[in-house]
Amino acid sequence: MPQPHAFLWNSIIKGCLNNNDPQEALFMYYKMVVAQAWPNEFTFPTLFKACAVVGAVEKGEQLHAHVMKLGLVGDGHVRSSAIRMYAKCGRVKEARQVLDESREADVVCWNAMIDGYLKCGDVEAATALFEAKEEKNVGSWNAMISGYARCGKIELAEKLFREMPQRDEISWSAIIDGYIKQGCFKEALIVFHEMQNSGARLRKSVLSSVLAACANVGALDEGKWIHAYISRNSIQLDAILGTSLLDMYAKCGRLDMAWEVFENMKQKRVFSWNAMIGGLAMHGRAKDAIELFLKMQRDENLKPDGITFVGVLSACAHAGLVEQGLQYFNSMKQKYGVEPAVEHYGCIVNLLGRAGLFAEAQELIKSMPMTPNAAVWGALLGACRTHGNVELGGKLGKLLLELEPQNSGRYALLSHIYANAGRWDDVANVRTLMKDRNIKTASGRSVINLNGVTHEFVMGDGSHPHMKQINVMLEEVIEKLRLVGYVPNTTQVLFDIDEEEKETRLCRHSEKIAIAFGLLNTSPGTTIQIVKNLRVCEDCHDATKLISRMYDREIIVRDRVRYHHFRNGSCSCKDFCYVHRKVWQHYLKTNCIWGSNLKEREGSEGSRAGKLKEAGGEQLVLGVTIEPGQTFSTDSGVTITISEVEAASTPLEIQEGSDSTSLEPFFEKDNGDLNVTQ
DNA sequence: ATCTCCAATT
Repeated sequence: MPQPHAFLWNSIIKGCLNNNDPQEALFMYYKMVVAQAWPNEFTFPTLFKACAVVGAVEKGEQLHAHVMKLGLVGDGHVRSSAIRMYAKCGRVKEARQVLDESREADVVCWNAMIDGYLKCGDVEAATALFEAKEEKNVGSWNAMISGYARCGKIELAEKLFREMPQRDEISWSAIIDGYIKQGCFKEALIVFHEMQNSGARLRKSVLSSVLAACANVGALDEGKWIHAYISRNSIQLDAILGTSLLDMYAKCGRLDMAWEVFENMKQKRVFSWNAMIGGLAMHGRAKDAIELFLKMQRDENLKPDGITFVGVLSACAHAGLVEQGLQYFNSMKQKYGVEPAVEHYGCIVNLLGRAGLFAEAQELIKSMPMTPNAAVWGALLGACRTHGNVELGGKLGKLLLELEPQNSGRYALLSHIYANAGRWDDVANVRTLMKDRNIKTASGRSVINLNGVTHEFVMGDGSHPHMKQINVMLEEVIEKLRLVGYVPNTTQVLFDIDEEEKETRLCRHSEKIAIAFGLLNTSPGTTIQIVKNLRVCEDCHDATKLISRMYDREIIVRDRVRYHHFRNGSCSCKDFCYVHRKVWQHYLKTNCIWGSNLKEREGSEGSRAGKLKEAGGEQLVLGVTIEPGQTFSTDSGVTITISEVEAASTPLEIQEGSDSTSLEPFFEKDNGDLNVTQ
């Protein structure tokens, strides 16, 4: 058009923003000025919004100057959007100046300012403003509720939510999402039910929030209900809602459904691919994750971002693909122009650590351009536990207990390392430190959903109404397992108590109780699904493998980091988390002894690694010898060399087993339901 | 005919 009017410019600017291209929107304004069209009060709100999205304060300031020159400072829309722009860029002072610029300011401007204070963490200023202003609308309350929740003041948010004169959809959304952001998923779901009863319409935004809550607690039934609600009401699956949905399915163990949603999504954005890649990674399907990562570039011409690489690298870490992981890590910057951030380094440290490559991991940490955070050191500490590296573990533990004195998980990990090495004095020291600092250990909790009801079991807590029955069942299960040679693996018990007592404690682990409960209350052959807050201990992992075969059940356990699919005696994680064990299993398998069936009677002190050392060169029962220098390769590709064998001391007694555990990779032959390459 | 505050995903 020869002379487009302001209206048309405004429309095209808005169009750019709606298509997720704020930079282009701002560039359009430049063209508009060059074309000598006069911007009006409709032009600036959109532009300020664009600046707020990309954090372009300087451009925002220039626009602000134009607003003043054009005499548009008095317009409410212009001012509120300018306030938001400044506040979102962290410039509260300037935001406040805009508010005070003229005597009269409408409610929307005040709300923007309240929200601005809260976004910058200034709870006092926001509260003062909220209380000083007599004229309030729903938006004022909503801004306070979401802001309080964001700043961790969830009780205050709840109080306002209960007291406010009237609520709209945003009020419900704000409180529900507030709970979720604070990790209170149960409360979020309760309020969501209340919202449904109130007759409020369920919009996309609240549905995505609730799906996130479902994903976190593993509430598959609730998530399915929302999926059905979406279909029933013909709600369009946009990129955000679709991503929330597929993420929920992936995190609730239903990769098949996640994939179906993903494939049928009309609009996919980078974060949708990220969610699917991350889901595959979590389930240990590294090959599929990598295939999808290539597909997004090949078919959609999408550029992977930092989060995509978190997915790809963690997929490699879960599957032990050391070389590929390193290769993708190196290509990030070179090929994709994505600067590795601290979390990417964390992934690689995890990857190297699990493979036992301590020198390489430490070398990498040294080369980091940023200060390594607790997560990076934590990844290395985890590796020390897996490989029984007490020396480094002790040093790192000390560092981490200073860096994150409130993180109970670190104390637990360090105790494990010491306990495995039989250093009970050090275990006691860690315990004392926890006591002094008033740190509570997180108890193991497992959740199982039956017919829409959530049952939670906490370690050592017998408060479930059917506890007696469950205990009987659990004893029966353990007895059956013992008949095929199961022996409790007490190496991860953190107390220096006698073996029998250790075994009793293992039987109180929440996942065992939840599985027994599941066996009692579901029909034969159905899948049992459990969500656990911590990692699964080695003994529970072994026991569950056996249960899956003995009872012919598929058992899916989600732990704090990943999924375990147990079927017919093996697990989809290929025992990667338990390298020690793996060495033994592999070793024993090659020598015709069943791995889960070993029992050490002599030299009960020390870890399996320690025993491996002790046993070096000695004749074992059944006539097998471990030679120093001998290497073992695990199924997950880790090579372990018995080069550190120090002394030949106590011989180990190993009972012969009646059967053999299948060590076949779980998914490689069972890959039909998810054909990424097609 | 257009524009503002408060709510969503990896």
